[in-house]
Amino acid sequence: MKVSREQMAENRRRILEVASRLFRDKGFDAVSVAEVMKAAGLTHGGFYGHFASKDDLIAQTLVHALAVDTSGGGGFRAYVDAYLAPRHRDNCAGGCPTAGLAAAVRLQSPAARAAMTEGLRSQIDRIGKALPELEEADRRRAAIGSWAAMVGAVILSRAIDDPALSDEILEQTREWVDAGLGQQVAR
Amino acid sequence: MKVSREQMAENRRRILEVASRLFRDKGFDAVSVAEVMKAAGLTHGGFYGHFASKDDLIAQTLVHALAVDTSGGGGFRAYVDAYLAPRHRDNCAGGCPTAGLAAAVRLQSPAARAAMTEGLRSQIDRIGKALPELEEADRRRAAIGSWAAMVGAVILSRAIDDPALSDEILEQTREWVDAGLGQQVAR
DNA sequence: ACACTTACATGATGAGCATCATATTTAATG
DNA sequence: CATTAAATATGATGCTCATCATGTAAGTGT
Repeated sequence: MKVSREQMAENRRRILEVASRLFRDKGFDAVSVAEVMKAAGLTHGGFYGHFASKDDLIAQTLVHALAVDTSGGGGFRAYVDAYLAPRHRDNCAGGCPTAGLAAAVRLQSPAARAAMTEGLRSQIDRIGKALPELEEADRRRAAIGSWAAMVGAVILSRAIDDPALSDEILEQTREWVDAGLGQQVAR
Repeated sequence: MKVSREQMAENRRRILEVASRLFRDKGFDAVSVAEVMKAAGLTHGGFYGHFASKDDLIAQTLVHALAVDTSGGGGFRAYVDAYLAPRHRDNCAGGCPTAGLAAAVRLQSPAARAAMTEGLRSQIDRIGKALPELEEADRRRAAIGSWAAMVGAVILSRAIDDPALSDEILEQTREWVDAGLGQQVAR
């Protein structure tokens, strides 16, 4: 049952989209190729017409997921507020792919790590550009330091089972990042 | 082939020790029960005499690994320096279990998450106590914020394949954390 | 010493999964 | 409209692994 060129491209896009959500939700290992295809409305057999292997799917999914700029347009502080919020912590499937997948990428193929590298580079640049009020050197340090804190805080808040401590980690990290930026930037 | 009481306790300790290293190195999923037992100098059959399941092993390993205070005695800044160093980044098997395993704990059993919760609570308390020069409220915020940044930076630095960017993430986060503490604490 | 318990070894078992082989159907092409 | 090539479906295949069943020999208490 052949489908049109555009239908196939659309199918591929849907596979990547669905894989991205499933991987963020359940991790690379716990998601089978068949599950991805089923969620995309297809059967497992056609998978190898789109991708060379599951590793290939993982790498392509990272390229796809990390290409999106999630920061919205509200300025960096608004982004930090939304990022370090219970709503984001509780939304793994729809949340930041870096927070959801970075730790697992260490164990993946070279292509996956390369995709993560480029994604991280862009993100640091984006954050730097969102802090125009800082000096060049301070800007890069603030971008990297606050991004590390944000990703770390979401990972930690998701790893534990005490909602109060989990909330506190998000909130205190939010204030800590704010203070770090506020050293040189007035609110 | 029965062994002595102490030999059995010693075997159990070695299993946990070896499992801790293997899990940090390769992740929970990529390490089989048989591999852990072999690395401990035993065969896979005896495993269920020590643990109820692989999930149980994972939970017990977390309790074991997170009970150790790795901070040494050199003060918090020395700890930060050693933590955010290429040497630590490159030593997953022997490195911080939080940086190595926290993200994966999200997908594990309730017992594993409970172990992570207690481990994180203790670590935050330890860091807070290592910052006696701060006010009570600042101390907790600094402990949580800097710990999130440290864990996040090591995770990110390990996920990417560009050594220069990886080093830079560690170094800039080190300076960012330092500056955040330095706001109120003289060096 | 002796019986008995038990920690570990050896050897299944069955499930899940990535990948492949082949069939089917229909878009693309002229 | 007929032919071809491609996209997907159906149905293996073989491997890895967690877990269990059973055997064996060395501690342990009397």
